[in-house]
Amino acid sequence: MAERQGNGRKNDPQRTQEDILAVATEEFSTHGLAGARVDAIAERTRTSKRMIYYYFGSKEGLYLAVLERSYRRIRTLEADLELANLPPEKALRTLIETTFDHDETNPDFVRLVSIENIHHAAHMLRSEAIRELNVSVIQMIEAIIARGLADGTFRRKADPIDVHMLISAFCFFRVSNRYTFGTIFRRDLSEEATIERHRTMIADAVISYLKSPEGGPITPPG
Amino acid sequence: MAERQGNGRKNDPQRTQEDILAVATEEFSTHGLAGARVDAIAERTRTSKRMIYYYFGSKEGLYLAVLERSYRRIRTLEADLELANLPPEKALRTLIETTFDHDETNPDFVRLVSIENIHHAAHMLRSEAIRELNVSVIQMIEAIIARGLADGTFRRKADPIDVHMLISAFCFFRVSNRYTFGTIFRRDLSEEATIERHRTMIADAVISYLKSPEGGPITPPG
DNA sequence: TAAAATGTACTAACTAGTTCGAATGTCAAG
DNA sequence: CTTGACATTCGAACTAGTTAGTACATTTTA
Repeated sequence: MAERQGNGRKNDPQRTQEDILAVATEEFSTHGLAGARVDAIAERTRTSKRMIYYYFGSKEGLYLAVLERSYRRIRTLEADLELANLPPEKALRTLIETTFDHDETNPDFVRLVSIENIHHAAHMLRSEAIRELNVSVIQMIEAIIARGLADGTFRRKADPIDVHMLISAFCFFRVSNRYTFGTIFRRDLSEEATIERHRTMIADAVISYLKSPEGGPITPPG
Repeated sequence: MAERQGNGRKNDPQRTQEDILAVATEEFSTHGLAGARVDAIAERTRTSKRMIYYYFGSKEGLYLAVLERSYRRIRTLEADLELANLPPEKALRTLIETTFDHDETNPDFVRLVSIENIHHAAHMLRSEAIRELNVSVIQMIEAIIARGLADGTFRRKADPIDVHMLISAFCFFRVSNRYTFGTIFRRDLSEEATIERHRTMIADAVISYLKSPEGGPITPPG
């Protein structure tokens, strides 16, 4: 009586892996590496724990795959910007808003990076792919600053990595520290009005920093 | 011959608790809440696991005690500043540098806050003590901005909480994301020269932001 | 038929938290 | 100074529940 015990199963390894990765991303970003439960991931998957180990070998292997997948996704976004044709200030503003929007709409990514930092970036070190990333952002910023200095828009010769850090820090912090900051100051950082204000703010801050003269904006007393 | 089996034990509950908290702070900040091992904490303590449960009841109880202790420590630092007598720009610079130095010298605190965010600030919510904190910082910033607007040093009516966020984000990020950022850009953020440059940078950025006119530093085309 | 993919049930190890049975220190009252 | 009540400390074995990882059988694909 071998009726349809096989409930119409179709082998689809790619889809199975993608399914696992999607669920694992959420589990890891919610509970951290140690806090995540392989069984919990398996349960919310169309497939089984057996498959997790079949494809990813171990919990850490799965975690690394999740991390790489998250980084790979940003790469796509940032590469598509056409900044060379825009005037420096406008180009920088566009780049900053892209970073801002990315972090805002990818809290899972932000949380994974936080978790990875708790583990001293130990897994990231093992992954070639991840390290190659982000180099392009620096080159973009470098080019914008150079153009801005040339045409007089900017007056400060800032280090592009430092500028990237100034931008990243704010965009990242808004998301990574949403809960503690929100709790302490009783402010909901995901309100639309707040998001808009902050997006403008970080761009204004970076741009006015680059516009202000070298040696700091201090007006030395006569 | 009952030689000195009692190895000169002294009852010192305060010291015992402090010992446990110090070790636990390191363990939690290194491994996260789920990753921390109570047995590991006990081992590195002068005392035993038995004592941990005697004083703190549970792993979570210990974690919360660690969190509160960390927050209590900052309170002391920030309160001691005498900013009211300084001119606005100088006052703000001093406040920013204090925040910067605090985060730089208290990586454990930064990591605990990161961990707490991963857990949606669930423990912080339960602690009255923690929430009361940081209110004073906002009042300080508010006063500085008001003075700066009055005497013409600043031109932008910025929200003090937003400004605090701009400052905190950079100072915090430098420490919280030290490992991933350092790995990606092959830059050691704990180098003395880098620290100095960044300390100046964030102060310059915030100050030039407040000095630049409302509506952003954009020069609208003719 | 072989290889890849999947499902089920299991295990070996770990870990938070407990229990027991003391010994030793503290401190106040007598 | 003694005594007794109580708080603190020690140490180690124990447990109940959890969890990463596996053995083995089965189905699908090609």
